[in-house]
Amino acid sequence: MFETIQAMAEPTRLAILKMVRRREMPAGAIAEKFKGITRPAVSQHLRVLKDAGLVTERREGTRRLYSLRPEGFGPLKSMLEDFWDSKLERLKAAAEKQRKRKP
Amino acid sequence: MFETIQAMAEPTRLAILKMVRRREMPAGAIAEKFKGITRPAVSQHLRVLKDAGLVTERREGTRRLYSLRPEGFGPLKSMLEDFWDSKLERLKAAAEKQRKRKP
DNA sequence: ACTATATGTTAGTTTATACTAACGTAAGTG
DNA sequence: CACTTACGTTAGTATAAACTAACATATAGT
Repeated sequence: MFETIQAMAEPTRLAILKMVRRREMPAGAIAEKFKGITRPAVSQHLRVLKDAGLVTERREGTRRLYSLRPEGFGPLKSMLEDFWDSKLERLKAAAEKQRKRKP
Repeated sequence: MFETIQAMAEPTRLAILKMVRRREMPAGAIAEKFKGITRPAVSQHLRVLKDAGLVTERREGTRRLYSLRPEGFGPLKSMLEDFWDSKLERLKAAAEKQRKRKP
């Protein structure tokens, strides 16, 4: 799950994830969207994302089509929900304190 | 929101977030939990987390108590839900394809 | 078989990030 | 006021991550 966070923690990679969210895209088309960044660099980022299980690769002839792999975000998502829930827990704890003060 | 991800993308910092999830903890107690990592290093990590809005600092005498700030995870959380939803969107798209094939 | 297209891989370098050591600060204690 | 406790801050260094340039591979077309 930490691998997930690390994979997302890079501007280019996060941008790629948003790009392939709806439609699958060939590596070349992804690379073209970035200026000031070479194609090999993008290719390396794609590998990181793939290794982290955040995208899938499908080969079609000479091209490789990438698309988002939502399941890959599952563990991180539930950790975040856990963090989020502590908001409610605090409210409950605060209410408890109040109740004790004025019994 | 990218700041959020970056802040989480370091093992020590992620561990800190889990530590202060339920109860607030003084900086010293947090630092003690890590071996092979100096107190100043932990202090720096705490600052990164605070700047990212993921923890809050409360001073009590000479001590500084840190606790999780769940709201800080909001934007990332919704982005992740967005990613997650694309799972359903794909299922829908696939169903649509099926429907067309056998009208 | 040869050439073009689309892409990945590797070694080496640059750049960003984390760490350490030394110092600074602010509140409490005698 | 001197001393201690509990921290934070900074400058410099070490480490990890990303980038580039050159090379490799695999498919498709002629």
